Amino acid sequence: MPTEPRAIRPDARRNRDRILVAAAALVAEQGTQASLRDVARRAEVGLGTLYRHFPTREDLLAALLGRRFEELAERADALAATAPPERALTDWLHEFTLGAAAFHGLPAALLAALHDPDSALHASCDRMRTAGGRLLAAAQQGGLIRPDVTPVDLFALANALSWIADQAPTLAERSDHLFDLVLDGLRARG
Amino acid sequence: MPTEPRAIRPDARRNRDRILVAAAALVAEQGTQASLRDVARRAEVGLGTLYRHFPTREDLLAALLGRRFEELAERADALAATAPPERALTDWLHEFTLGAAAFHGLPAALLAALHDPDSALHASCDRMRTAGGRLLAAAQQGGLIRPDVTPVDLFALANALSWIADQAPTLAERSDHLFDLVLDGLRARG
DNA sequence: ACTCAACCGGAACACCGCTCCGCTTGTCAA
DNA sequence: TTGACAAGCGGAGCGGTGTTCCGGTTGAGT
Repeated sequence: MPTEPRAIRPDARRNRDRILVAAAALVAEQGTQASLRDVARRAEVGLGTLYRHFPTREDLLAALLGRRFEELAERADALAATAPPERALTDWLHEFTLGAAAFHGLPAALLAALHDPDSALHASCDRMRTAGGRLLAAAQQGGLIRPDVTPVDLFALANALSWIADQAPTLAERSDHLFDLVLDGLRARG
Repeated sequence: MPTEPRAIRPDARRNRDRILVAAAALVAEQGTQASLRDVARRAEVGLGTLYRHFPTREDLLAALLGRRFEELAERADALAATAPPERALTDWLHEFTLGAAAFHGLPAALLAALHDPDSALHASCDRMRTAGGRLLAAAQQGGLIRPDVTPVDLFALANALSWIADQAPTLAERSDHLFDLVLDGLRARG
């Protein structure tokens, strides 16, 4: 029988945490393209250590974002239970676009991960797509949203709105307005 | 009196042309982030030569795209003269989104350049914004498009649509559909 | 033929992602 | 307690990048 894997060594766990703290700070400052060497330096950890804990950049990002996405998925269910369908959809979408703009460069990483099953972010993207898809289906059921909008359309547009906002501060100011414009396009004609 | 600058030396002109040919090919293959070393190599030119002719990557891109944007601006005027306002706007916007997706990574460069007067692409972006702005104003005059849409909104959304399309082939297939959705959001309610 | 500005090529520097391997350290059995 | 060994560690090293800089070359005007 396969031997039970030993518990994680405390020093390893400590290093992992240090890396996450350093990465959170650096990615918040410089975006998803922050230098991994800098992350290791700030964490006071060897480069090899960083790569062992997080073999790819996506792995690191996924660890950084895991909790946040978890909450967003739960939030979708909560909204579905408490708000009318259209309101639930728009509110959740708004929160998602804010979350996707958390780090500079994140929207691009998310949209790319949706179509790359090997990406560490793929699972999170999938969860967001289906969570949004449920809200979308409910709103379409009520005839409020065009029936030819797919969950992937929704995910792409939401990320695109986040992308616009993180291209320039000037555009970020217009962000809510653009959100309204795009959402209007999704509504069924009255 | 200031001496007339001498004519460009033919060897310099030849190198410039070689660089542009090589860059066009490489950027078409690999996107706006293609290695400048590779461009120089393919052009059989020293790296210093490339940087002298095109001090920044944007300079090179601008040289590559200059003609194309020129034509797009003229096309806007032509459409304004021959097609009804809404049709002119949507057709031109569609052509622009195709043009902005000419190279991988181009939408990001364009949207960034709009707010960076120092970028070599800034002039082209500005021209596109005003060209689109004229068509937009005409359509708004006719009550066809929401009055609270600005030329910058238009530019941002068009680039965002191009951005979606160049993130993944799967999304590119959906591109026309997304274009319709977003454009619907710009229309005034009937 | 001479001069000199214009032009050229590529070495050099600092940084990057990523791999690999010799050394250290925690853990557990004897 | 001690020894052995898996797990973990750090960083040198490789091949790539953008960018600067400068000694040599070349074309054009006198």
